[in-house]
Amino acid sequence: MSVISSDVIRGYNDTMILYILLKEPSYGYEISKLIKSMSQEKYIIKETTLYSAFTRMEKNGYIESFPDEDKGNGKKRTYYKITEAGRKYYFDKCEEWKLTQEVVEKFIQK
Amino acid sequence: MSVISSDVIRGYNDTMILYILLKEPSYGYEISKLIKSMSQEKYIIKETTLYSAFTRMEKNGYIESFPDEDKGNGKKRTYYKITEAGRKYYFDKCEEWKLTQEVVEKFIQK
DNA sequence: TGTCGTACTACGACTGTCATAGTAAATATA
DNA sequence: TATATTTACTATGACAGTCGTAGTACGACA
Repeated sequence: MSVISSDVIRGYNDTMILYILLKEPSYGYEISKLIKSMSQEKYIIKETTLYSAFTRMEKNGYIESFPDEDKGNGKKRTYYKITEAGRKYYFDKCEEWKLTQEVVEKFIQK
Repeated sequence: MSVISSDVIRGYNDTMILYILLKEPSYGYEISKLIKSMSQEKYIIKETTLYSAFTRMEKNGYIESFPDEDKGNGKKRTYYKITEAGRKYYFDKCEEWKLTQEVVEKFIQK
């Protein structure tokens, strides 16, 4: 049986980002807007948190960056797409979340 | 409307500990056993995490320590009891947890 | 006598998050 | 046309909860 680590509960920003990338590649600003709207304004990811998540996840092989192609006008976005490893990581995190939630629930009063 | 911080999601060890202290005062070893059994062995708090939580929470005024009285045999336990501020903190954390859960859920696939 | 369980303390590393600050092009507003 | 705002990032370093490692010491049990 799997056991939870406490630090496990950290790093769910990665999960949110990956969820968005599951559908299609995207870039920083768009992702931050999506997280905001999807959470009904209840969660606004910090820019530094977001961009450092990109760096970390690319290093870990969960995402891959590529430049914005269609325009040569100078406005440069960096797009990210999820990798196979990233997909696996995401689904593992989903499982972990369910377990975590189950446990924490037992210590929460309604 | 309240907004979640990411780091918010950390520190639920404190919540678990306080939940136990809500009922009656207790001490490190007992609390760790309780967390283990209450979570059906799914979560085992690390000793260092537990004791540093005590230090931190006492400093913050959420708990108060007192020595084990009833025995003069040398086996010394440090008991902790929750304070009024700790009780408030606990219930605030419960609210925060519900909000957090709600948000993260939207990014989790079943 | 030695091992196991109980009940801690000390110390420092790790790492995701965050605050602060700055750059620069694109778009909207006056 | 001038200015403000939005878009789209990068850099740097601090913060703090968690964790790994190690050590102390008493009691019970075999």
